Amino acid sequence: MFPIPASVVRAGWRDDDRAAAACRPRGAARPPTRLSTPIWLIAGPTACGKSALALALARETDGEIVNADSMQLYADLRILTARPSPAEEAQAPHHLFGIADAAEAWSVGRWLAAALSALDGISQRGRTAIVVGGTGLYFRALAKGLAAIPSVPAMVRAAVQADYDRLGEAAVRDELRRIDPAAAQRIAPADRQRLTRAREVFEATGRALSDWQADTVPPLPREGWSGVVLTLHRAELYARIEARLEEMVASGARAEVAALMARGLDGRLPAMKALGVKSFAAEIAGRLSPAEALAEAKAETRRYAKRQISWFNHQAGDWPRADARGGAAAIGRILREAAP
RNA sequence: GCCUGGGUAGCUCAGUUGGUAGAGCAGCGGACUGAAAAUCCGCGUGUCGGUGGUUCGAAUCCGCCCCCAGGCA
Repeated sequence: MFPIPASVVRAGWRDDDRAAAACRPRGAARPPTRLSTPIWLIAGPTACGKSALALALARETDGEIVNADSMQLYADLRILTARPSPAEEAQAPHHLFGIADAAEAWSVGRWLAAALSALDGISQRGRTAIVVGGTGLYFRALAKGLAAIPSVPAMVRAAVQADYDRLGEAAVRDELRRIDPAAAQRIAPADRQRLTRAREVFEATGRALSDWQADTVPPLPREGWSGVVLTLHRAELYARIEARLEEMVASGARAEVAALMARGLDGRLPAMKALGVKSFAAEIAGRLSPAEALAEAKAETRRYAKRQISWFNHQAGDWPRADARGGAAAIGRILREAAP
């Protein structure tokens, strides 16, 4: 099923993202990095007011902000991804905002490596690090760790995808049952992304994804950080989401999407999956009316917020909660008290 | 005032020859280890406009009333 020469696999490993490799030597149970300054993690659903609070805290503590949002990483969609404006960025050092091109495909691993490196720099400067964002998986990687799996060569990924297209889910799942029964058991029906990921990891490394994951070590010691999850009543959150989408459109979100579409990038790239891209692109192409596109973007953002809430409820259930309207002082107090 | 259509889940609508209702969208809940703003799983009681009748049984047939749209006066 997989005649992939070992040389290809090894070549792929050499292509590993350098920063990731440097931060997490393959397979090694790397001892957690002890950083000497406070690290505050601020998570919460989209549009709840995280950025403003982070900025207020950064000013108050002379701290630096690190982005933990998978889409604000990319330079192309400043408006649509609600990235801090240049004026806001000027008020405190910002890291990992708009640093990637939409043509690049970043991942949790790549983000984690970059974030750890940013945290290291902030620590050396003796300042408070404020990590803000809505990407739950990124916070999980930072707080609980990410398995030290080498990146999978593009050829292996392509082969697995081709297999899935040719043989279908059932066959891929059967194969997975042999090589990684735990993963086959855990992955839901039709979850192509996880099914193919599990296959890719095995084909590239000869070791089951589940085994790799069992080895996960947190990159930071538990006493090295404190986190808070911002909350807001559902109705208010949704009202803010809708108002924000309208502001985005008023300040040029459509032109941003038009410019992105004009680049002719592969639609599977992460940046192309940013909320609103599909809807506004459909409007630009004349398939949706402006009102329909806006309504669709709002609905998708609401659903996303719901998914974020579910994630934080379970994955960060032990973090303290704070009302997003409570103000920076209150959040700061909670973060200081939450430090182990 | 008369005629014709319609009034069924938040919205748009299905509902075969009467057996107390079902799709899409919206909504809600959940999962989550390298695409995560991703990927995926689960959830449908609603005075079938009201009321009286026919019937063992009515969203479905009949009477009256109310509302909406269009047409005619």
